[in-house]
Amino acid sequence: MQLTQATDYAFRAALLLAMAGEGEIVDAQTISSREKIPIRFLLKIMRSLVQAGIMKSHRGINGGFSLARPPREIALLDIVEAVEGAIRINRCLLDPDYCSKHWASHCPVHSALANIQAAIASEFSRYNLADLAGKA
Amino acid sequence: MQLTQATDYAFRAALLLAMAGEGEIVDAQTISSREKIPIRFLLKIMRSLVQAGIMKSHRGINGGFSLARPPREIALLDIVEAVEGAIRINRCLLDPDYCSKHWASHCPVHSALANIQAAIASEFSRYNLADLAGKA
DNA sequence: CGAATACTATACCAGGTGAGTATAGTTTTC
DNA sequence: GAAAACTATACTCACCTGGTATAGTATTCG
Repeated sequence: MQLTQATDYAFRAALLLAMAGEGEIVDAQTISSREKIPIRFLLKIMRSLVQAGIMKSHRGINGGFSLARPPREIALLDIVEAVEGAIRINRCLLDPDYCSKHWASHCPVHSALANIQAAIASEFSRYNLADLAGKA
Repeated sequence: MQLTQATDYAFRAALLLAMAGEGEIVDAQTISSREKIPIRFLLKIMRSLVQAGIMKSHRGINGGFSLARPPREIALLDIVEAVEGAIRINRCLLDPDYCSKHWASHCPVHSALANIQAAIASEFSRYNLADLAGKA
């Protein structure tokens, strides 16, 4: 029941970009030192965020990263999903191979978990970068 | 962001006991075969539940396990916490040693995560064994 | 052009955790 | 006192997490 370290780093990097201002470009070295994130690991994480369309990368001198959308339109859920993939509280929920009961007789535990999972995702979607940046 | 397999097994074992009726004793072998849980692993999981005061164990012939409280008073949250320990979405949240920023300047990401964590715990506490057993 | 800067891509590695097993012991009942 | 059933500790093995290394690509500036 934990987020990975990578996700935590991603939150902080995204927030830093949001604070810098929309469209503002900040290079990895700066993010790394300001947020105390190992730079190579940060670069790897940033690639997921770029591929997910949350951030844009700019190469070459004066390059770096910027948010691809206004901070208000980037929720924590988007970041979690970009880094970790879709939230699934229990592998059984979407992958019957992992269920030792193989979905026999519509297990009531699993329908409760499906509800909880949806509630959790919804909770993560309630927070966006603009709110966190204190520019509500 | 996942529960462990052990927790899933614990849910199902607890539900089986709830369905069997309050105070009813069911032995590990029966739970194991009915829920398709490896018996030695099940026994290990049951110990956490017993120690957490959720279940009672009975040794000797005709021994087994029973719920220690009425099903309605056992929430999924109790089971999660018994098996995995308290829910903490991010190790940083309670253990500053793991935070690369060491709580510098009251990070807004972490206060949001604290809220989300509380919401998740509350979500797990909304479901109890009586509801799941369909004896609402 | 070409050198410097900064991101991209793949691969690799060590340590920790998850899932499960093994062995030996204790309690209870018949 | 033997059998049933839980307890306790330790162990194993594969996968995942967190992070590093190496090599490559794009962009800008002089």
